Amino acid sequence: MNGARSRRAATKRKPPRRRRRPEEAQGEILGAAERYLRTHPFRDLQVWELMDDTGMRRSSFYHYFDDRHDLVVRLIEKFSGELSTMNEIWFRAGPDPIASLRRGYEAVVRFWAKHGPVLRAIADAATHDRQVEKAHRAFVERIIEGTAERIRTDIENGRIAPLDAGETARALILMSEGFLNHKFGREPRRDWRPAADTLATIWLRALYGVAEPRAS
Amino acid sequence: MNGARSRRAATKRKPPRRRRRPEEAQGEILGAAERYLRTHPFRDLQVWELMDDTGMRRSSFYHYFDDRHDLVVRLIEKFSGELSTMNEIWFRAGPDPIASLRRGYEAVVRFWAKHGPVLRAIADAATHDRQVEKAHRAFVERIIEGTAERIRTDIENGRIAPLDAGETARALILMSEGFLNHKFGREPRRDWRPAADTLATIWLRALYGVAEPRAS
DNA sequence: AATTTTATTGACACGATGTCAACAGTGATC
DNA sequence: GATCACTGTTGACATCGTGTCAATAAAATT
Repeated sequence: MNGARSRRAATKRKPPRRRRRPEEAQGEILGAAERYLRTHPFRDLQVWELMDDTGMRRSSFYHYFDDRHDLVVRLIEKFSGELSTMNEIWFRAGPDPIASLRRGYEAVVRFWAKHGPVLRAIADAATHDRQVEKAHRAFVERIIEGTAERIRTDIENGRIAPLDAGETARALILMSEGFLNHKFGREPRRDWRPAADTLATIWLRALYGVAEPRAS
Repeated sequence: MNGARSRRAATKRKPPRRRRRPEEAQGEILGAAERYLRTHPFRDLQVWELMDDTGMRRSSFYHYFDDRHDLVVRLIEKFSGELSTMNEIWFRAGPDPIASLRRGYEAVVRFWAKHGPVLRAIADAATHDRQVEKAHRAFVERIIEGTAERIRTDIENGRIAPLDAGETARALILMSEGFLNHKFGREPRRDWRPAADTLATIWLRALYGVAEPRAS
């Protein structure tokens, strides 16, 4: 009845395997998560299965993370940096925005071809938990805003026929995320060129009116 | 110990309120689900809360549905019909595909403005369960295929500059779904015109090269 | 009226989660 | 090098939501 009293006095206990440094253990868990998510959808991720892969027991997980959603938030932090960099290739394009859009996009698509399942897991996890949704949205929102800024600039330049930059950027970014998650979200490493080509074509036609059907 | 023996002999029991006809009860549950999902995300949907709204007890739910995912599959069946119809406005466009694309799109966006939260819940639920994912994908796939067919036709007509019809259709459809879920997925009934305009503009420019920035 | 059917229910077993107090490596201090 | 403080690690536990089931009773059927 009394929930505050001592739970247990003495029990049999298996000896702990080894004692890690905090960053090391946390890294191992994150690595196991990434490994797991490359071959399984997020919905199947369970704490015990994750920890089995680290040699630690399930309860140790909660020493490093609040719950499995918290873990995904850390993954977002890890990946968002790299992706933002690629988008800035296009954001900061100088004389030839069309060429830099193509170049930036190839980098993004290659990144997805490599880490697709994890990126998809992040998007999926966003529908499972409020905190993840918030982190994921913040990340996407940043990219949308950068894109919108670029579009505004090119509208002023006369390179893009007038349209609602913010909304258009949102639609295009959501398209890319959804499409890439579909293409590379289950198995990593398919041929990335067709996907890059399809997306680049739509972006270019929608924004710059370029109607070159094929890249190379 | 013996799991197969009779669970219980005699217990106190509250009298059942009333005995519904099967379709009626099922409809009530579906209605309660729809009502719930208009104001709460799918992840918060719990069986007891749903059934509280129907006057029946929680366990009755399982007389009509396998689980809460099965319920979403039924919702998909209900909504997919209506949406397919709207898309056929464009699929079967005759002389002026551009005008019918606009017209079809307005209908779709209005539909989303009305039922957005439920449609978003369906998309969210797809990441929670294999069966829902399958049903949702089948539904999306049908629309993609119709769109691709239309694009192929117009490429042959010379109205659309050559591109990969299937992949382009997929990207555009995923864009629309993601964008509409973002715009109308939490609260229903915002002004639908800007969204329709943004999407139509991208579709038209990407496919037909039309660069008219505003509709009306 | 008697009987069959089946909608409805409370209790239960199960599985996953997050917490907690006890334990035991590890490095620091004397 | 013994003692100590710190904290990484663990098994047990309470909790919560789920899906199942036998019992019940309201209709439907005979």
